Amino acid sequence: MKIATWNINSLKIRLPQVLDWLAENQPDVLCLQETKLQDENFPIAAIAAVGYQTIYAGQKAYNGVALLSKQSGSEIVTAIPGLNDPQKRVLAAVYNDVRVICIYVPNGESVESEKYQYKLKWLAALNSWMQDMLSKHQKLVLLGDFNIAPEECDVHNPELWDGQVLFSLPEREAFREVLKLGLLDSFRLFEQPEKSYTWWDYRMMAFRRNMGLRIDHILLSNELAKICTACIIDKATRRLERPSDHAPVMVELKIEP
DNA sequence: ATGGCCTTTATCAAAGGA
Repeated sequence: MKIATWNINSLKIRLPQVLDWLAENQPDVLCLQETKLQDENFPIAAIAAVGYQTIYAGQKAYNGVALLSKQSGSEIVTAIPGLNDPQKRVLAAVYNDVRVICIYVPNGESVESEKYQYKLKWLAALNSWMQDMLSKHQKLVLLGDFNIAPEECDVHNPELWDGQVLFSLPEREAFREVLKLGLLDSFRLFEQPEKSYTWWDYRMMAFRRNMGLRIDHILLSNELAKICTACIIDKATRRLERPSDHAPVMVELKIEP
């Protein structure tokens, strides 16, 4: 079973790339963030034509998440319980007995910003929710755009990013608190190339210079970590015409889909 | 190095992203 995440920064622009990527990689579930589409505009038919079902939670212009899958999902959840958040940043469903939770964590703008406080509050609510979810699901995947680079090795220039949003200590601590609930960073279960990132700024020729951050993650419950055979970042998408600024991340689990 | 890009919208300027 293959499960992937990709912040596509507008599904309208990136739909052909998503269709190609599905055909090429054949994930069982692909989680998308920043679809930036209202539900009535979701391209269900084009995605169905390549063999995928869809669940989506969108809004106009901003945010928006979706789950594309070969089999249909059940037990759909579209918000963090108890967090009164009008922004569409969460979508969860169960596939093949695996609880899949797709998230788009708020960016936070800057550590002085009100949006940063919203980010921390959002992460605290996520933590409570995950505590509850982990008590109910042995097989659980929490994945998406976390907008947090957890460790120094996840940042091209830790001195430059020190204290900045995406790498500030409070948000990294919030990330660690989620791991402490009983989740593992699938990417670090395996030997990986040095300077592996999932996001590169559109400016400054950041991709060509590999000035990136690893902010998109796939976290696995212990039971799934034990049967995880690979976690890869597909950098190739960042070289396409009009790329998303994020690359997809995918895990392979030893479960028959 | 401190800004350069990309996407969206009650568009041709501003906001948001990261």
